[in-house]
Amino acid sequence: MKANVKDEIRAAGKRVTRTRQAVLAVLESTKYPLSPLELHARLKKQGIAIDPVTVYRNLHALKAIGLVRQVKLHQEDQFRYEMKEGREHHHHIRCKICGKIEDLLLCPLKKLTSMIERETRFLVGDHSLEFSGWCPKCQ
Amino acid sequence: MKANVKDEIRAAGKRVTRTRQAVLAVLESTKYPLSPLELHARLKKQGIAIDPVTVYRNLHALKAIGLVRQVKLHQEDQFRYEMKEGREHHHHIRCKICGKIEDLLLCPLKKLTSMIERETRFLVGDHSLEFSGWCPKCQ
DNA sequence: TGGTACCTGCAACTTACTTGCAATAAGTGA
DNA sequence: TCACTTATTGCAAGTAAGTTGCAGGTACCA
Repeated sequence: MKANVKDEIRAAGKRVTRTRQAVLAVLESTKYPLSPLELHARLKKQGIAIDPVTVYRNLHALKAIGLVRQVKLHQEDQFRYEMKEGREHHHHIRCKICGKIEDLLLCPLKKLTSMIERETRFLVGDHSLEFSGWCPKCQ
Repeated sequence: MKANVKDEIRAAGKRVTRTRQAVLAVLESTKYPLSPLELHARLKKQGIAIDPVTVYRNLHALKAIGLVRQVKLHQEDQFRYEMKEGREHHHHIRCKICGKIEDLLLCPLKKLTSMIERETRFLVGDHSLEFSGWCPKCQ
Protein backbone atom coordinates (compact mmCIF):
# COMPACT_ATOMS: atom_id res chain seq x y z
CA MET A 1 0.00 0.00 0.00
CA LYS A 2 1.33 3.38 -0.95
CA ALA A 3 2.35 5.94 1.63
CA ASN A 4 0.04 8.64 0.29
CA VAL A 5 -2.92 6.31 0.78
CA LYS A 6 -2.05 6.05 4.45
CA ASP A 7 -1.75 9.80 4.63
CA GLU A 8 -5.13 10.28 3.05
CA ILE A 9 -6.71 7.95 5.56
CA ARG A 10 -5.14 9.76 8.49
CA ALA A 11 -5.96 13.15 7.00
CA ALA A 12 -9.60 12.11 7.05
CA GLY A 13 -9.34 11.40 10.78
CA LYS A 14 -9.43 7.64 10.20
CA ARG A 15 -6.94 5.06 11.32
CA VAL A 16 -4.64 2.82 9.33
CA THR A 17 -5.53 -0.50 10.87
CA ARG A 18 -4.34 -3.93 9.83
CA THR A 19 -7.72 -4.96 8.55
CA ARG A 20 -8.12 -1.74 6.63
CA GLN A 21 -4.75 -2.26 4.99
CA ALA A 22 -5.69 -5.81 4.10
CA VAL A 23 -8.92 -4.62 2.48
CA LEU A 24 -7.05 -2.00 0.50
CA ALA A 25 -4.40 -4.47 -0.58
CA VAL A 26 -7.01 -6.77 -2.08
CA LEU A 27 -8.72 -3.90 -3.89
CA GLU A 28 -5.40 -2.66 -5.23
CA SER A 29 -4.53 -6.06 -6.62
CA THR A 30 -7.84 -6.62 -8.38
CA LYS A 31 -8.62 -5.28 -11.81
CA TYR A 32 -12.40 -5.29 -11.53
CA PRO A 33 -14.82 -4.20 -8.83
CA LEU A 34 -15.33 -6.68 -5.98
CA SER A 35 -18.40 -7.25 -3.86
CA PRO A 36 -17.88 -7.07 -0.09
CA LEU A 37 -18.31 -10.80 0.25
CA GLU A 38 -15.97 -11.61 -2.62
CA LEU A 39 -13.42 -9.40 -0.95
CA HIS A 40 -14.01 -11.19 2.34
CA ALA A 41 -13.52 -14.55 0.64
CA ARG A 42 -10.18 -13.44 -0.79
CA LEU A 43 -8.97 -12.32 2.59
CA LYS A 44 -10.00 -15.65 4.05
CA LYS A 45 -8.07 -17.48 1.32
CA GLN A 46 -5.01 -15.49 2.32
CA GLY A 47 -5.50 -16.61 5.90
CA ILE A 48 -6.68 -13.21 7.04
CA ALA A 49 -9.73 -13.76 9.21
CA ILE A 50 -11.80 -10.64 9.54
CA ASP A 51 -15.51 -10.30 10.07
CA PRO A 52 -17.66 -9.63 6.99
CA VAL A 53 -19.22 -6.73 8.85
CA THR A 54 -15.80 -5.18 9.14
CA VAL A 55 -15.34 -5.45 5.39
CA TYR A 56 -18.63 -3.62 4.88
CA ARG A 57 -17.65 -0.91 7.33
CA ASN A 58 -14.23 -0.46 5.83
CA LEU A 59 -15.62 -0.15 2.35
CA HIS A 60 -18.03 2.50 3.59
CA ALA A 61 -15.24 4.39 5.29
CA LEU A 62 -12.95 4.19 2.26
CA LYS A 63 -15.76 5.34 0.03
CA ALA A 64 -16.45 8.27 2.36
CA ILE A 65 -12.78 9.26 2.24
CA GLY A 66 -12.90 9.01 -1.52
CA LEU A 67 -10.30 6.28 -1.95
CA VAL A 68 -12.77 3.76 -3.20
CA ARG A 69 -15.70 3.91 -5.60
CA GLN A 70 -18.95 2.04 -5.16
CA VAL A 71 -20.47 0.67 -8.35
CA LYS A 72 -23.63 -1.22 -9.14
CA LEU A 73 -23.58 -3.42 -12.19
CA HIS A 74 -26.42 -4.16 -14.56
CA GLN A 75 -28.83 -6.78 -13.24
CA GLU A 76 -26.89 -7.38 -10.07
CA ASP A 77 -28.38 -6.84 -6.67
CA GLN A 78 -25.23 -6.06 -4.78
CA PHE A 79 -22.68 -3.30 -4.64
CA ARG A 80 -19.12 -3.64 -5.82
CA TYR A 81 -16.08 -1.57 -4.92
CA GLU A 82 -12.94 -0.57 -6.77
CA MET A 83 -9.96 1.69 -6.10
CA LYS A 84 -10.49 5.19 -7.36
CA GLU A 85 -6.83 6.07 -7.71
CA GLY A 86 -5.68 6.60 -11.25
CA ARG A 87 -8.97 5.43 -12.66
CA GLU A 88 -11.19 7.96 -14.32
CA HIS A 89 -14.94 7.80 -14.39
CA HIS A 90 -15.75 4.70 -16.41
CA HIS A 91 -18.30 1.93 -16.89
CA HIS A 92 -18.34 -1.86 -17.02
CA ILE A 93 -19.54 -4.83 -18.99
CA ARG A 94 -20.31 -8.15 -17.33
CA CYS A 95 -20.72 -11.56 -18.96
CA LYS A 96 -24.20 -12.98 -18.40
CA ILE A 97 -22.76 -16.48 -18.18
CA CYS A 98 -19.41 -16.55 -16.39
CA GLY A 99 -19.67 -13.19 -14.63
CA LYS A 100 -16.42 -11.84 -16.10
CA ILE A 101 -16.24 -8.08 -15.68
CA GLU A 102 -14.28 -5.65 -17.83
CA ASP A 103 -13.80 -1.91 -17.76
CA LEU A 104 -14.99 0.28 -20.58
CA LEU A 105 -12.70 3.15 -21.23
CA LEU A 106 -15.10 5.68 -22.59
CA CYS A 107 -18.02 7.56 -21.17
CA PRO A 108 -20.11 9.11 -23.89
CA LEU A 109 -22.49 10.93 -21.65
CA LYS A 110 -21.14 14.37 -21.07
CA LYS A 111 -23.06 15.87 -23.96
CA LEU A 112 -26.09 13.87 -23.09
CA THR A 113 -26.26 15.28 -19.59
CA SER A 114 -26.99 18.79 -20.74
CA MET A 115 -29.63 17.52 -23.16
CA ILE A 116 -31.34 15.74 -20.30
CA GLU A 117 -31.18 18.81 -18.13
CA ARG A 118 -32.94 20.81 -20.83
CA GLU A 119 -35.48 18.10 -21.44
CA THR A 120 -36.45 17.34 -17.85
CA ARG A 121 -35.41 20.46 -15.95
CA PHE A 122 -33.74 18.11 -13.48
CA LEU A 123 -30.21 18.91 -12.42
CA VAL A 124 -28.28 15.76 -13.27
CA GLY A 125 -26.03 14.62 -10.46
CA ASP A 126 -24.96 11.15 -11.34
CA HIS A 127 -25.54 8.31 -13.72
CA SER A 128 -24.98 4.63 -14.08
CA LEU A 129 -24.33 2.97 -17.39
CA GLU A 130 -23.64 -0.71 -17.24
CA PHE A 131 -23.69 -3.39 -19.88
CA SER A 132 -24.10 -7.11 -19.85
CA GLY A 133 -23.59 -9.59 -22.60
CA TRP A 134 -21.46 -12.58 -23.49
CA CYS A 135 -17.71 -12.58 -23.16
CA PRO A 136 -15.55 -14.11 -25.91
CA LYS A 137 -15.33 -17.50 -24.18
CA CYS A 138 -19.03 -17.77 -23.49
CA GLN A 139 -20.35 -16.75 -26.89
CA MET B 1 -57.63 -3.78 -19.06
CA LYS B 2 -57.60 -4.39 -22.79
CA ALA B 3 -58.90 -7.58 -24.31
CA ASN B 4 -55.64 -8.34 -26.12
CA VAL B 5 -53.81 -8.29 -22.80
CA LYS B 6 -56.12 -11.00 -21.50
CA ASP B 7 -55.50 -12.98 -24.66
CA GLU B 8 -51.77 -12.68 -24.29
CA ILE B 9 -51.97 -13.96 -20.74
CA ARG B 10 -54.07 -16.94 -21.76
CA ALA B 11 -51.91 -17.61 -24.81
CA ALA B 12 -48.98 -17.98 -22.42
CA GLY B 13 -50.89 -20.66 -20.51
CA LYS B 14 -51.52 -18.31 -17.59
CA ARG B 15 -54.82 -17.35 -16.01
CA VAL B 16 -56.60 -14.03 -15.92
CA THR B 17 -57.28 -13.82 -12.20
CA ARG B 18 -58.78 -10.93 -10.27
CA THR B 19 -55.54 -10.17 -8.51
CA ARG B 20 -53.60 -10.27 -11.74
CA GLN B 21 -56.04 -7.85 -13.32
CA ALA B 22 -55.74 -5.54 -10.34
CA VAL B 23 -51.94 -5.57 -10.61
CA LEU B 24 -52.12 -4.78 -14.31
CA ALA B 25 -54.65 -2.01 -13.75
CA VAL B 26 -52.32 -0.24 -11.35
CA LEU B 27 -49.37 -0.57 -13.70
CA GLU B 28 -51.44 0.71 -16.61
CA SER B 29 -52.51 3.79 -14.67
CA THR B 30 -49.01 4.74 -13.52
CA LYS B 31 -46.62 6.76 -15.60
CA TYR B 32 -43.40 5.64 -13.94
CA PRO B 33 -42.08 2.25 -12.83
CA LEU B 34 -43.38 0.99 -9.48
CA SER B 35 -41.68 -1.23 -6.95
CA PRO B 36 -43.61 -4.35 -5.89
CA LEU B 37 -44.30 -2.86 -2.49
CA GLU B 38 -45.42 0.49 -3.86
CA LEU B 39 -47.77 -1.40 -6.10
CA HIS B 40 -49.02 -3.37 -3.13
CA ALA B 41 -49.63 -0.16 -1.19
CA ARG B 42 -51.72 1.27 -4.04
CA LEU B 43 -53.86 -1.83 -4.17
CA LYS B 44 -54.37 -1.63 -0.43
CA LYS B 45 -55.44 2.01 -0.73
CA GLN B 46 -58.05 0.93 -3.26
CA GLY B 47 -59.35 -1.63 -0.79
CA ILE B 48 -57.88 -4.55 -2.71
CA ALA B 49 -56.24 -6.82 -0.16
CA ILE B 50 -53.74 -9.13 -1.77
CA ASP B 51 -50.60 -10.57 -0.32
CA PRO B 52 -47.30 -8.86 -1.17
CA VAL B 53 -45.94 -12.24 -2.22
CA THR B 54 -48.69 -12.46 -4.81
CA VAL B 55 -47.65 -9.09 -6.19
CA TYR B 56 -44.08 -10.34 -6.57
CA ARG B 57 -45.25 -13.51 -8.26
CA ASN B 58 -47.55 -11.69 -10.62
CA LEU B 59 -44.84 -9.27 -11.64
CA HIS B 60 -42.55 -12.20 -12.37
CA ALA B 61 -45.22 -13.89 -14.42
CA LEU B 62 -46.07 -10.74 -16.36
CA LYS B 63 -42.42 -10.12 -17.02
CA ALA B 64 -42.01 -13.69 -18.27
CA ILE B 65 -44.95 -13.23 -20.63
CA GLY B 66 -43.41 -9.99 -21.84
CA LEU B 67 -46.21 -7.65 -20.79
CA VAL B 68 -44.15 -5.94 -18.16
CA ARG B 69 -40.59 -4.69 -18.00
CA GLN B 70 -38.34 -4.90 -14.95
CA VAL B 71 -36.06 -1.93 -14.39
CA LYS B 72 -33.42 -1.12 -11.83
CA LEU B 73 -32.79 2.53 -11.14
CA HIS B 74 -29.52 4.18 -10.24
CA GLN B 75 -28.59 3.73 -6.57
CA GLU B 76 -31.76 1.89 -5.67
CA ASP B 77 -31.70 -1.57 -4.19
CA GLN B 78 -35.02 -2.75 -5.48
CA PHE B 79 -36.60 -3.59 -8.79
CA ARG B 80 -39.37 -1.58 -10.41
CA TYR B 81 -41.89 -2.64 -13.03
CA GLU B 82 -43.66 -0.83 -15.84
CA MET B 83 -45.99 -1.80 -18.68
CA LYS B 84 -44.13 -2.61 -21.85
CA GLU B 85 -47.01 -1.86 -24.20
CA GLY B 86 -46.50 1.17 -26.37
CA ARG B 87 -43.33 2.15 -24.57
CA GLU B 88 -40.10 1.84 -26.44
CA HIS B 89 -36.79 1.08 -24.85
CA HIS B 90 -36.03 4.09 -22.64
CA HIS B 91 -34.29 5.22 -19.46
CA HIS B 92 -35.12 7.15 -16.32
CA ILE B 93 -34.01 9.94 -14.05
CA ARG B 94 -34.82 9.96 -10.35
CA CYS B 95 -34.66 12.86 -7.90
CA LYS B 96 -32.17 12.21 -5.11
CA ILE B 97 -34.42 14.05 -2.66
CA CYS B 98 -38.09 13.40 -3.33
CA GLY B 99 -37.73 10.26 -5.41
CA LYS B 100 -39.66 11.64 -8.39
CA ILE B 101 -39.05 9.52 -11.46
CA GLU B 102 -39.34 10.64 -15.06
CA ASP B 103 -38.86 8.89 -18.37
CA LEU B 104 -36.15 9.94 -20.77
CA LEU B 105 -37.22 9.65 -24.35
CA LEU B 106 -33.92 9.03 -26.00
CA CYS B 107 -31.44 6.21 -25.90
CA PRO B 108 -28.13 7.28 -27.36
CA LEU B 109 -26.49 3.93 -27.11
CA LYS B 110 -27.06 2.14 -30.36
CA LYS B 111 -23.85 3.38 -31.93
CA LEU B 112 -21.99 2.87 -28.72
CA THR B 113 -22.89 -0.80 -28.58
CA SER B 114 -20.93 -1.69 -31.67
CA MET B 115 -17.95 0.30 -30.43
CA ILE B 116 -18.00 -1.68 -27.21
CA GLU B 117 -18.26 -4.95 -29.06
CA ARG B 118 -15.16 -4.07 -31.06
CA GLU B 119 -13.31 -2.89 -27.98
CA THR B 120 -14.05 -5.78 -25.64
CA ARG B 121 -15.00 -8.64 -27.99
CA PHE B 122 -18.01 -9.16 -25.75
CA LEU B 123 -21.35 -9.57 -27.44
CA VAL B 124 -23.50 -6.86 -25.88
CA GLY B 125 -26.87 -8.13 -24.78
CA ASP B 126 -28.32 -5.46 -22.61
CA HIS B 127 -27.56 -2.25 -20.82
CA SER B 128 -28.81 -0.03 -18.08
CA LEU B 129 -28.49 3.72 -18.14
CA GLU B 130 -30.06 5.52 -15.25
CA PHE B 131 -29.63 9.02 -13.96
CA SER B 132 -30.19 10.64 -10.62
CA GLY B 133 -30.15 14.29 -9.73
CA TRP B 134 -32.44 16.98 -8.38
CA CYS B 135 -35.90 17.62 -9.78
CA PRO B 136 -37.07 21.20 -10.34
CA LYS B 137 -38.81 21.42 -6.96
CA CYS B 138 -35.90 20.05 -4.97
CA GLN B 139 -33.13 22.11 -6.55
C1' DT C 1 2.97 5.94 28.01
C1' DG C 2 -1.87 7.37 28.54
C1' DG C 3 -6.22 8.46 27.08
C1' DT C 4 -9.47 9.40 23.59
C1' DA C 5 -12.22 7.79 20.21
C1' DC C 6 -11.94 5.02 16.16
C1' DC C 7 -12.26 0.15 14.98
C1' DT C 8 -13.56 -4.68 15.50
C1' DG C 9 -16.35 -8.90 16.28
C1' DC C 10 -20.50 -10.85 17.57
C1' DA C 11 -25.35 -11.03 17.58
C1' DA C 12 -29.47 -9.29 16.20
C1' DC C 13 -32.05 -6.66 12.94
C1' DT C 14 -33.75 -4.81 8.33
C1' DT C 15 -35.09 -4.87 3.58
C1' DA C 16 -36.24 -6.98 -0.58
C1' DC C 17 -37.25 -10.96 -2.27
C1' DT C 18 -37.97 -16.34 -2.62
C1' DT C 19 -39.71 -20.95 -1.48
C1' DG C 20 -42.89 -24.61 0.47
C1' DC C 21 -47.28 -26.08 1.11
C1' DA C 22 -52.08 -26.57 1.59
C1' DA C 23 -56.33 -24.41 0.06
C1' DT C 24 -58.68 -21.97 -3.73
C1' DA C 25 -60.32 -20.90 -8.25
C1' DA C 26 -59.62 -20.30 -13.52
C1' DG C 27 -60.40 -22.50 -17.63
C1' DT C 28 -60.94 -26.90 -20.53
C1' DG C 29 -63.56 -30.76 -22.04
C1' DA C 30 -67.57 -33.57 -21.83
C1' DT D 1 -73.26 -26.62 -16.66
C1' DC D 2 -70.28 -29.64 -13.97
C1' DA D 3 -66.16 -31.92 -13.00
C1' DC D 4 -61.43 -31.89 -13.03
C1' DT D 5 -56.80 -30.38 -13.72
C1' DT D 6 -53.49 -27.29 -12.44
C1' DA D 7 -52.30 -22.39 -12.12
C1' DT D 8 -52.76 -19.23 -8.40
C1' DT D 9 -53.13 -17.57 -3.76
C1' DG D 10 -52.06 -16.65 1.26
C1' DC D 11 -49.51 -17.66 5.08
C1' DA D 12 -45.27 -18.86 7.19
C1' DA D 13 -40.66 -19.53 6.96
C1' DG D 14 -36.25 -18.91 4.62
C1' DT D 15 -32.43 -16.31 2.05
C1' DA D 16 -29.03 -12.78 0.72
C1' DA D 17 -27.02 -8.43 1.27
C1' DG D 18 -26.34 -5.09 4.15
C1' DT D 19 -26.98 -2.29 8.81
C1' DT D 20 -27.01 -1.37 13.78
C1' DG D 21 -25.91 -1.85 18.89
C1' DC D 22 -22.71 -2.70 22.06
C1' DA D 23 -18.73 -4.19 24.66
C1' DG D 24 -13.98 -4.77 24.26
C1' DG D 25 -9.63 -3.78 21.54
C1' DT D 26 -6.21 -0.80 19.38
C1' DA D 27 -4.27 3.22 16.61
C1' DC D 28 -2.13 7.36 17.38
C1' DC D 29 -1.51 12.18 19.23
C1' DA D 30 0.13 14.55 23.15
